[in-house]
Amino acid sequence: MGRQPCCDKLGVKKGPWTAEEDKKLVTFILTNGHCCWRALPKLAGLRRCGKSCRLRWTNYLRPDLKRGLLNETEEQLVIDLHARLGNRWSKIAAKLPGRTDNEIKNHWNTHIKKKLIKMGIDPVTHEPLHKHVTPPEKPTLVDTEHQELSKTNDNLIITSDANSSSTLENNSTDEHRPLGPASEDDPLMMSYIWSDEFLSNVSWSFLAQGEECSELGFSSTTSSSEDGSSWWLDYEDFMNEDFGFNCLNEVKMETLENDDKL
DNA sequence: AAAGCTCGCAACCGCGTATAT
DNA sequence: GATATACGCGGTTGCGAGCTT
Repeated sequence: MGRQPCCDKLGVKKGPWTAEEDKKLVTFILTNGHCCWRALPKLAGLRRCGKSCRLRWTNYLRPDLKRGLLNETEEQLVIDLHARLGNRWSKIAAKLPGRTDNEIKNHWNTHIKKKLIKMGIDPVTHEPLHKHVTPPEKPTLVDTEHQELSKTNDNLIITSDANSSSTLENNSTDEHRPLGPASEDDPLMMSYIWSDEFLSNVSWSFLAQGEECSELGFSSTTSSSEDGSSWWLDYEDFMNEDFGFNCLNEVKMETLENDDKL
């Protein structure tokens, strides 16, 4: 016989996650890690499929996620990597610390694709489109940039890995502090998750190994203070007691490993 | 002010691959 | 080795927010 089923479909909840569910998931993962997604929902007291939990964690709750739109450098990197890798979003995401494959995929489909088409570049092949494509009436700043880009080569410049990573670091400034859709599920909780207060509370000591906090897009300099969202304060305890710390390290290590593999 | 439209994002679905039995 | 299932990835969809008329 093979493995046991992922989840019994009966009684499994779907749709948007509530603040309560987020809380349960984060608390559980920080306490126990996420060795087995199948068993996680049951153990964490969630009526969700393990798959759904994994998605929610990797795309939204992971503490090392950046928030907000991709900046120009990141966007350019995505374009370069897409030219090389195609729609392998996870590989592309591995090159952009704090960004998820889903986020990059969405950004590609909603922003970059349109930009490239407007520039007369086929977003699939990265080759120039046919000449009948009408140029934009009023070239914008972005258009100008991209025209410059397409002038330099018809097939887009492939940035070297070394350059990519260095430019990324240089662009990880305060503008990438996690903005977060704080108001979406539970304004109180989400705003706290992404607040300086929370970020300092959780003792991001896993960054100490030569990592700059800014690389992940948040500040660790502010002091902690009291707050009603007491469960988040548990983060600190988890860290101190070396519980969830490992799983946070895993997240970072995964990023680095993927980086090496690519 | 309200109805309709567009856009962006979170989440789901299905498939391929890896892995446990 | 065969089989069944978990996991991860990419494509797609549905819904809410913002914009336009």
